[in-house]
Amino acid sequence: MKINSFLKNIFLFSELTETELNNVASVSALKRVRKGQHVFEEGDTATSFYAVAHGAVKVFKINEEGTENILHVQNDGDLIAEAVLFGIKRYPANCAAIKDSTIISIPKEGFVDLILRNPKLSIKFMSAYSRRLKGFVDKIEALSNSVEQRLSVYLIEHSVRSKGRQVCELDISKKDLASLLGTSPETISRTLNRLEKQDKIAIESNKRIIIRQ
Amino acid sequence: MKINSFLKNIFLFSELTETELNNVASVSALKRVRKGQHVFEEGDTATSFYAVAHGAVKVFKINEEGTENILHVQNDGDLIAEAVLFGIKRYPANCAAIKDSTIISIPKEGFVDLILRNPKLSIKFMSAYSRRLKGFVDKIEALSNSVEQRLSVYLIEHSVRSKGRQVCELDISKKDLASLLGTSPETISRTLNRLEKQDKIAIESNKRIIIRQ
DNA sequence: CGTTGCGTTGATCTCTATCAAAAAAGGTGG
DNA sequence: CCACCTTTTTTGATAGAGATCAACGCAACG
Repeated sequence: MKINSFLKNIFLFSELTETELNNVASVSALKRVRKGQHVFEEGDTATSFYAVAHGAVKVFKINEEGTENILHVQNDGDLIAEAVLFGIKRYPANCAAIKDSTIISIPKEGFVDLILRNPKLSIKFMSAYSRRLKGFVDKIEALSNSVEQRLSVYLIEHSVRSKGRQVCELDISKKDLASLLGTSPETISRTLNRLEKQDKIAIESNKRIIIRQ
Repeated sequence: MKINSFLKNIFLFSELTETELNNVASVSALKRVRKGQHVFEEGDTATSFYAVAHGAVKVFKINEEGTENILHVQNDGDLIAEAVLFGIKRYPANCAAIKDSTIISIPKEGFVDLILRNPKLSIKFMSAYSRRLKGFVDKIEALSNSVEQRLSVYLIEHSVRSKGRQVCELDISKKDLASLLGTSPETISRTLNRLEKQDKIAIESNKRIIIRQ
């Protein structure tokens, strides 16, 4: 079974026995989603939660004016909409792929029982929750800072040291980046230029930014 | 034991047997905090989590400029800092009473074991988490709306029908309300006046607002 | 190549923060 | 209950960050 190998890489399931893993795998489904394609939409009846096997998805809301607001981006191994297990009847937000991705859909049916039989699983769930919660707290706090600060933090947190330089490869579109940081594409563009003028960054290409010192 | 009666009113503990309740109670402590007094501060070593027995507390961050940013307000029966149970070593935010309150402090020591022995407890924890998470999602989304909209939502959500009128009793200071809604007291004041001019509300007194139709 | 969506640039506008100061409300002690 | 002090709230004036609108260049793609 192919799903099994994916499941093993997901932190949540690392405590399960082979048999349990098989049980989960037998009811789960691998799903390929192309960039831009939706996984679920706000208000849909929630029967499954998901895990990202490979790729990246955005979880977002759309307000009355039609503006998209990205809550978070989930990458390899991350869970999506696990709140489904705890009473939520409809998805509270939208989810769509921002790269071609492979995701695993796991029906909630029967999963609560699995948790009840595997208390350690619940601890894992909760630590995943804690992290998510922490992320949201940081995000709420960040929203009181300026766009320049939020963008700087994003660039630094998504950069890696390479050949003595601190490099940030932008793996999401600037439109999505704007939405994630709660601003507009225009402001992102202008702020990047400003940061470059201040010699804080160097824009090497559209998708690659060097962070100075 | 006085703590026992408080514990029973907390959703989280409603599934425990009398013995377990006693066990929790025996290591817990009732704590009275006066309005304004701190429960814990960001960065403090986290050894306990809390439940509000009676009163209200605010959980907040303070940014570099010293501005206070309220994440959420917790009332009777709500948990505080339960993330302590799942690996967090230091409190990630501050907590202070906004009314004279009684809170229960529960040492994390031994509590994880209790969860492992009571899987249902973990489900309760997780549903509490879900709610918190949902609250944060709403808050992040709301921050992209105008202050007028955020304030309107707050007023409506905190109002009750009474004698044929929809009444909102403000039980927190406008300063705190401003911080909770991510704005300034001045803007709250002005926005309330604007809403009244638009006949959307009637300001009956400093602490009581009538919502029109 | 035309089309379509993304990114940049320019110009403008408005919401909201901020500063300052007065007014109102709460507490406290006599 | 009053006088006094502190904190909160309101009001006014001002400035600035960032949204929005519009237009254009650009790359991807059928």
